[in-house]
Amino acid sequence: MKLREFAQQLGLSPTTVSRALSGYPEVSEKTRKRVAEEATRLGYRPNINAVRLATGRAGAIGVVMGRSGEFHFSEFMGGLAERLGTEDIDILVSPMDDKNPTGEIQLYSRLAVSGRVDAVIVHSPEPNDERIALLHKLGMPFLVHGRSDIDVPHAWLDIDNEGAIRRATSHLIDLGHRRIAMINGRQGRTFSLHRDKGYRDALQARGIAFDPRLVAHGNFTDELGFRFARSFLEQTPRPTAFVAGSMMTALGIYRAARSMGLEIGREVSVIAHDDVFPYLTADNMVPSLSATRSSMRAAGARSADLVLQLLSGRPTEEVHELWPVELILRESTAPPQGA
Amino acid sequence: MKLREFAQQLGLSPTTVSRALSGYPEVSEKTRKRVAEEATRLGYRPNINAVRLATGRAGAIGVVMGRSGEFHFSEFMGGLAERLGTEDIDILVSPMDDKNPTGEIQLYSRLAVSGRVDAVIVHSPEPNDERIALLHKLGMPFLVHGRSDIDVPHAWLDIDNEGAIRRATSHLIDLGHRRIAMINGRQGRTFSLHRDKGYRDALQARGIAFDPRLVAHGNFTDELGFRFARSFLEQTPRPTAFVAGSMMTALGIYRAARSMGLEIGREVSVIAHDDVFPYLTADNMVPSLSATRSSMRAAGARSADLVLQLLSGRPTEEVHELWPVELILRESTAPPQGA
DNA sequence: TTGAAAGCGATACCAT
DNA sequence: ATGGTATCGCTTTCAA
Repeated sequence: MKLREFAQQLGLSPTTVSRALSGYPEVSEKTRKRVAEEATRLGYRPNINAVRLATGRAGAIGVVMGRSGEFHFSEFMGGLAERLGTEDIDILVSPMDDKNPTGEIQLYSRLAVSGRVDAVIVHSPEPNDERIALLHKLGMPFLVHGRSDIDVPHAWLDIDNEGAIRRATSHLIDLGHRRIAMINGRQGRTFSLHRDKGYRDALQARGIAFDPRLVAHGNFTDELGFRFARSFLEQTPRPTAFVAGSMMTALGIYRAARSMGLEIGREVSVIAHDDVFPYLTADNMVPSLSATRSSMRAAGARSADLVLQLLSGRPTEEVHELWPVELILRESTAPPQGA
Repeated sequence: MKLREFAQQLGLSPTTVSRALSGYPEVSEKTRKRVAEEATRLGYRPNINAVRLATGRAGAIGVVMGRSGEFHFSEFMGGLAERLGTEDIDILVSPMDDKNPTGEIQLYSRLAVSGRVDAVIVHSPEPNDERIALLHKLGMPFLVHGRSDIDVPHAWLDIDNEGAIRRATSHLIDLGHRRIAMINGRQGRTFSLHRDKGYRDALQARGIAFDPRLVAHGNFTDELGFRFARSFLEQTPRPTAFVAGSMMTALGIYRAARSMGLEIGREVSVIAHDDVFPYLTADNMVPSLSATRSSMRAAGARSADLVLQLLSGRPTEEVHELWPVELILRESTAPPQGA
């Protein structure tokens, strides 16, 4: 059913009906109520594409999904969707070919120019991120999940990666650890750099020399956690503690230690960063895993809020949010043996 | 830039330009080429919402995401996006409130009636699935990822869950296991029922009595894997083997066995279903995990194809695809002790 | 092979 | 508080 027919059935003009449904103030309460009721009864729904064309708003926000199967993606999306579900705003997922970074830039242009989204969320930014420059140039509102050093104003929501890892590392040092390995995220991402910094600062504050042979970078997979941990543990002297970038990395470290007959929480300490997943919890691991923790789902939900604010005119410069990260100590951390 | 302006710059009518860009046959090759080149040069892109309104097509397909943080969701989405990226079709993600099933039905109606998507993908169907009935009634094209017994024609793509679990169970029986526990997916989903059937049939074929105390249902989480495995392993006599519904479940079972001092691959055998994740691989577990395997990402990609076929008129009854599942034996399966 | 003009189904300005 | 109508930017029929 279209607006015209619906309006006719009510004996009203399309204009009034449209206004009633969109919550404009100049419609009488009585009319509004009747329109709303009849709309439900007769099943009238505005054609979304006509609305979009007429208003120039897409009623959707875009998220670009990397191919490298990040497992936190669905949690972030879940939060986003949860919050946006109450608004009448769609989430558009576009694929991005990690292997072809040029393609990504084209993708963002397409998203922006074609008018299918009102705003975009950018993930895993780099210090000098082309995407941010592009979106700014195109005048497309966007929120960065993470941060960038780029000299372009951008709204962002990030967790305090630096502080989290600094605290985690400091805690290990407090326990007496001196050889602390770090398995970080992909080289070049801002969050990896921040974590590197937190790690180095903690060491430096206690006069511990930074040893590049104890630091690795890569995707957050169980496999890399295992391989890096193995190779670190084969060094002499071996590290007595690990700082891990993700839950999956931690799984790999646990396996590596176990495969070498080392007991986690006694011979090897581990602190990982936990994005909080319903299907894999630090508390349930054996031994339970000490972790820096911040909910990815909450970040998704809050991102939705911030994008909405951006769209309703809140200035970019005001939209900066840095979340503190909890440090939760469990059984996987203890003083090094002999300490 | 709008079509009108662009056409003017070329000295052509909007009509011709539109036809040229949309690949209509009646445009001269020369004109088409020129239009295409200029479009790139001047950066002209049709306003997607005007196209949608004019054609009545949404240029998007909808996916409803459950809240319960399924970790395979992003893999499926990845496959979908990968395949749809080359078409000019968007993916719309809508949140669904698991706790409020009525809401889901409303959600599907909204999706269908508002015209924001041309088709929908339905996940984790039940034998008698309301959503399928609804979409059929509304005349909205849809693909079911999984199957349903409902008496309504529906296109589907599914893996052979029954066969996979039958083979897995049979293999364990062949090895000499008699007390085989099964940690299955959520009660009531078709795939869980199929897996139940595969399990029971395998037992029955070998004259082994079905013991309901060895079967559990629930979400695919590490935690449930652990808890169910613990409670099973505390029985006397305890099961000597497990069939697990997911990788996360398997992680939980590994932990449970380990926490009780039982060695996987010797005292306890495990076969899990593996949807193939980049961040957690059966081969890398210790001991490496025997698994029935089928790529979720491939299913996503193929789903995109099938939806496209549906949209280009292929009859629903023809779109049924049942994928065989590999059984890959690794170190987590062995004859029971003393056998 | 090309073009003119009538939709597509809403919104929002201008009247009343 | 309500209504008439131009408008959003493209597609598509019909005519040339």
